[in-house]
Amino acid sequence: MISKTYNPKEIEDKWYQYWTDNKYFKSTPNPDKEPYCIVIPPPNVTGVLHMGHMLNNTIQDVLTRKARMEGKEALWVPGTDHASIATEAKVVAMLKEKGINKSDLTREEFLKYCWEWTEKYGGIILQQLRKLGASCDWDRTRFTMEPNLYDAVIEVFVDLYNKGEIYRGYRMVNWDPQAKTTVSDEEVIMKDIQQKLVYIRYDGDEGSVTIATVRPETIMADSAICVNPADERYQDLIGKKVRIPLINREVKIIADEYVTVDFGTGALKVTPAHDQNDYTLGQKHGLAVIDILTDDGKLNEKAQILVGEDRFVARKKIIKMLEESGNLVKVEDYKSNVGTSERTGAVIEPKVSLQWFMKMKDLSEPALKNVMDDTIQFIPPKFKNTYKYWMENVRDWCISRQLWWGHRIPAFYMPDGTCIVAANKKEALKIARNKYQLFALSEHDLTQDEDVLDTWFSSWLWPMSVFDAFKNPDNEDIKYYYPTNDLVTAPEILFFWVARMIIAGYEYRGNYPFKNVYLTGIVRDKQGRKMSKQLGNSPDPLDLIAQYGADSVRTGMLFSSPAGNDLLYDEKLIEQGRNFNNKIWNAFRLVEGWEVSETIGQNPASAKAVLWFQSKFNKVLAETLDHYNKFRMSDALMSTYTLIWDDFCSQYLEMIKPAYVDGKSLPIDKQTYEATLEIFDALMRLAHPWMPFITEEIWQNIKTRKANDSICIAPFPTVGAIDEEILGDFEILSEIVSNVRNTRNAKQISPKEALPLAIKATNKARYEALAGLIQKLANISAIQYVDDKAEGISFVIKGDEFMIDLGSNVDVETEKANLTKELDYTSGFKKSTEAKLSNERFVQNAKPEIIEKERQKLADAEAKIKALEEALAKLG
RNA sequence: GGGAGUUUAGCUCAGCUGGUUCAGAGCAUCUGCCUUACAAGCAGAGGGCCGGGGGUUCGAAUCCCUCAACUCCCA
Repeated sequence: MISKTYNPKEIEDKWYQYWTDNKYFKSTPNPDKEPYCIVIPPPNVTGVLHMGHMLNNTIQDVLTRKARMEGKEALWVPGTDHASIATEAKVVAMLKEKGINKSDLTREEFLKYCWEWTEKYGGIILQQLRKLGASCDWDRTRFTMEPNLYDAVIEVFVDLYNKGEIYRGYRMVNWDPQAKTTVSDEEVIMKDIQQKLVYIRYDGDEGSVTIATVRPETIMADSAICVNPADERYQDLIGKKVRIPLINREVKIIADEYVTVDFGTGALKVTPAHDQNDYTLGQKHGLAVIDILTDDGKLNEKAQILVGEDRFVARKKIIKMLEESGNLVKVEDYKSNVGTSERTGAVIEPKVSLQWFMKMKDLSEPALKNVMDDTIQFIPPKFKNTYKYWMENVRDWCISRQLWWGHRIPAFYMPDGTCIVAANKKEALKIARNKYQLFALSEHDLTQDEDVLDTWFSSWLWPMSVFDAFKNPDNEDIKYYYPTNDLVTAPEILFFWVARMIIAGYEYRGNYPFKNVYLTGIVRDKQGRKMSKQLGNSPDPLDLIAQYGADSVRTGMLFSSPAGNDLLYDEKLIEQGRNFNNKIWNAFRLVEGWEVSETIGQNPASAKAVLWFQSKFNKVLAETLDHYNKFRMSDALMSTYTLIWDDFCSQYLEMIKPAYVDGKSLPIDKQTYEATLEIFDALMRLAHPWMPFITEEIWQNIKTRKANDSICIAPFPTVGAIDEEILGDFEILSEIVSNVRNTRNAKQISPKEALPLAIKATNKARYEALAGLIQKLANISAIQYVDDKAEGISFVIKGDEFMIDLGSNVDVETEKANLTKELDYTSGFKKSTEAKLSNERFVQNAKPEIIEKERQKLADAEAKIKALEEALAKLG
């Protein structure tokens, strides 16, 4: 006999190996089948599996496995992302530990280290996904820096440049002084920070003005003071000059409606080099841009004072200096939002610099339209709102990064600085010669741009580039699998990634990259905190899998994961998953252990039970499919969970379980046994997408399978006939059984003690058909049909009365009280129904089926009241 | 400051276009059981003025208004 508790460790590796050996996850275009495709959101090459990945990838696997079983040509493409800034930061840190500075290395040397790092750690996360049971086609594993994908990025850059969609220009960007690179708007995290609002007086020959700023260290970069033209306080000063304290440079006082009259003093220092809004204001008024900061956030010689000091040190020091010079008016506490780098945490420095940009306005139009009209469906749809807002207010995308690890910008500069964009130096040289007639020019005269492209500039092509759609636009793969079906990802990267993939999809394939976008929530701990390494509140997924098994973790994660809503992780959920596995395991042990008799005939009760369960199965299956179609993953899982646990284990198996005589199970008839195995088979196929390992193990044990067969490729169940009558009968059966059990419980009678049941029914035949099952499930010694009264405790179902004779065990007063209570409730209910039906406006306005329903309720209530009154009368 | 979302049992959540035998599920709690597949189990039970207030309606958890709290996005 197999072990009493399910031990996932023993089987998981075995089956995964079996699946991959047999290439069940491999997919190639097959015109006879409908394609189903998901591309994985490529995890960082340096990353390790965390709980968010577990959730996300389990959902993708469930969808893929189900599609595969449904006979679709299912493909889940795996891969990793080079993660420019994150990886480079890690490699820099690793080198630093070895005592090597990045600045001491050539670009080529540094990249060699990056590739080494990638080879060493790049595969880890994909290996971890295998532990989870992920059914990816591993032969198709892609990496955003591999040659074909690299070339695709370069090709797209050149193409968009030639179309005029990419340009180079001075713009204010978010500068990360620690990583010494720009970061995109989306990579800036705003934080509320307690600051000091410093009031500084600027003196002039014709008056003085006081401004308020949180950045006093930038006064040396001021180009003007600005006031609102309507502000009466400053009318006289407009056009006059004042001197910047400490350095005594003169700046003009200008007027612009941009300035808020009631903020601070109503006078604003304008520092175009170090503030986005000031930059815009400066452009409007033709002000000088004076950059006083170095790339790593220190004051440079243009500041004249505090040169070489860090910006924050300088801030403190200058307040003291202003105090000494007498220009400090006052200092107030002030809370404001400060941008910080998502990668390094450093406070972002707005900085004017020469960068590459992509125009977003025109390109994003189809991407907006097709989401808003549900051509691409967001699940849940509430994310359409944020998407719309972002797309309508989209700004040009700064795509250059001052890093080495990534796709190097294919721009080449001639000695005079002229820029040529081409796929490579050779092409660039050709252009130089043709366009500029510089035939003497050689490759040596061209220098390539030092910067690389934003990581998202490669991942936005992912659904196409994994199929080599750029190198070979008409290949079979891209024609067959694109557009893909579902994308499963986190809302956090809706703009970073999803929106841009949609843009790229329309630009390069004229079609959406995926039909549905399922947005998962964030995995949080019980206190609602986001799981993170820093907090140490995230369990290691591999430990969990080792402890509970992959199927338990998968189901545990999905028990409570509404789309787009955060998931509050609790290990209890994983435990519940494990218990479910164990339940299935033991159900199989029970069935497997039965002795089968070829000779005994099928018990009518068992025959009925089989019919019932088949209907029940189909009904629940239909509901489950509906949940799947609506991407209600938790609900779909819960339907399967209760079908297996409650309906199959608690009900069905108890119904057909052979009797026990003398501590030994009697044999089961062959017919029921075979039917049960069929049911078990179907249940395993239904559950397989959720729990691939245990279902494979059991499925393989249900009967001898063909060589190289697997549940992975077995057909997913389809909805068959549903007999509502038998479902209704079994509802009543279960009510009777639980009433008897309740009575037992209340009277402290052992479930082992068989009791007699008397039924006073209008439709005797209905109960006769169920008699065997009633006796078995409720442990009834004998059923007697009566026309009138019978002794014992009674309960009423649908106007029929049931009586259990407990002999002297009955406390008449308690019984009376119970029956009276129920009678009161039913009478009250009847009254409200009558009131409704006698309300003319109700009868006039309500839909006919609603009224019919009310009539039925009334009739049921009346029958019940009658039966209850009779029961009470009997008690005297 | 602008926008979106959430608020239903102790917890996490379902409740579609209004119909009340719909206030539901899972978990947790409580009671009784080592019943011979499973104590990772079995059989039961309790628990909620559906955030507050107002309105529309014959009828509202479900629609409208308003207030409050929380969350997220953007500035």
